[in-house]
Amino acid sequence: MTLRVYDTRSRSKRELETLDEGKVGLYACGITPYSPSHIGHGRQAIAFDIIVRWLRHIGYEVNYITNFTDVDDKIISVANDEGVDFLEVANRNIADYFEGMDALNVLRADHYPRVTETIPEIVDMISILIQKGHAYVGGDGVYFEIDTSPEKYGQLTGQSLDMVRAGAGGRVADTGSGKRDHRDFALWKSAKPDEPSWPSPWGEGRPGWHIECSAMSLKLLGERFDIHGGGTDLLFPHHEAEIFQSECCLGHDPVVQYWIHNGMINVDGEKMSKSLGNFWTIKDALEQVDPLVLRYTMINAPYRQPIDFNQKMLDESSIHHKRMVSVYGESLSSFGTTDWGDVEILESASKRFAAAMNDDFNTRNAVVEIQSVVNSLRNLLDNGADADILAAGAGWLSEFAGEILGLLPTDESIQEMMAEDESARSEIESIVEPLLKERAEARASKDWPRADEIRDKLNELGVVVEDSPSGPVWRLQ
RNA sequence: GCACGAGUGGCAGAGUAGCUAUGCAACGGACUGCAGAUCCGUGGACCCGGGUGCAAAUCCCGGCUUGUGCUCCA
Repeated sequence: MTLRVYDTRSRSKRELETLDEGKVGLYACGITPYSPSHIGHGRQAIAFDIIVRWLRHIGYEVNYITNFTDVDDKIISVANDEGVDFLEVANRNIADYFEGMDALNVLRADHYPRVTETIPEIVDMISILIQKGHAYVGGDGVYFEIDTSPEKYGQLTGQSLDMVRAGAGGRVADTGSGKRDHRDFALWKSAKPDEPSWPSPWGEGRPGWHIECSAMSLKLLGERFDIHGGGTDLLFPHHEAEIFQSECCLGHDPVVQYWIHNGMINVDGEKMSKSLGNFWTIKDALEQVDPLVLRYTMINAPYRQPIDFNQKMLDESSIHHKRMVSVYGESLSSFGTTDWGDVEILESASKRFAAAMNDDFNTRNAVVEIQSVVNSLRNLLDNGADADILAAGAGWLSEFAGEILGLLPTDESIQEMMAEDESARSEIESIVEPLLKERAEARASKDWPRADEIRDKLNELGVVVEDSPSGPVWRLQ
């Protein structure tokens, strides 16, 4: 079975053919750490985390890079407001990012390059661009000259030069005084007072926003690499700028074989963004919901679709996730020697799961398969299936819901949770049992008010009573 | 305005021509004193208008709606 991925540049799903057989070089644009991470960052990281996990699962060796833009206007502005060094701001927010990602069960990338650690490579790249005539030194920095390769314009967004010229309207005037054309973009910004800067052939300054990704991907993945990713909001101008820079610098195209873009998170139908002030930080979200439930919500839609974030969605995810975890936990205590491949429903579910993931990483469909296996196991658990099959089911979930989708807590923490439940249960048992007995007597004599009164009382203690054909069963809320 | 997407049942979301998505919700039944859980079952959709096909949610044209981009943004 072949893996097909949607490539933004060709606007089609294409079979993945890597430059080196069996290996994937993947670069995804990371964050600018000027404030705590929000759930949009979480979604992006989860999307690429799952892509990486799946690629590895089907046998690829993946080199996954995601960067930190650790020097930028906003970071400097926050630092100046606080009267601290810009790196203090960046480091603090990078730590926050890792904390959030760890909670969301995002595996670490292989490298996290930072702009401040890539200055020499950036300077080299700019020098080559100037030398090749694609860039020029303006009054306040170095700029890429769009007109030197107009054919590259609109590769990802389909916009033409004239359109952008027309659309930019009055906003052109206040950008980049040293530009020859408003569509040119900065490669190097000359130092201003109170700003960090580095020496360069064009004087003290710092890199423009776009050049870092070209330099970092070149440094870590080489002159051509397989996949470049990021949010759809980076399509223009950031990724188009990268195409200009990398391809003009290296003199060949394409540098990137596949462009992959994840959809945004919307809140109440509008894009979540800082300027609208409607964003949730990861911490905000985790105050309300379990991190793995948040992860579940994020992958319960294909990565390219926008997600409209709302409470109902979280509630539903929470129900589904809880059911999955408890079915897994209960199955875990079964011991058996049957491989899941020998159980028909598991075998066929795994095939459909793989087909879903191979179709542009369709996690939504993959989750459907998880749900159907969870339902089957629930059924078996309730009707006393043999341990062999349950154990095989637990193994299946561990592999597909756990290792690949990253949705399961560790076995240890599940067992811990179950043990806690058990001890809480035995603690309260001496109170519950006599009441249940009394209720049974009341029910036997058809004294329903009394029976309900006792049930209410148990509810107050956090005990849920359910009458089954074989008598009442109870559990803790 | 221009560019690129998207419009499928109450919700989320599959599905590039002929057959069923799936999950949740709803409804009916079984079981129940009631409730809950569970089991069995049911109904329900393809934005609008044209076109091409024996056949269209699926392809083509037009329209409408909506998202994103055109400015820092995952």
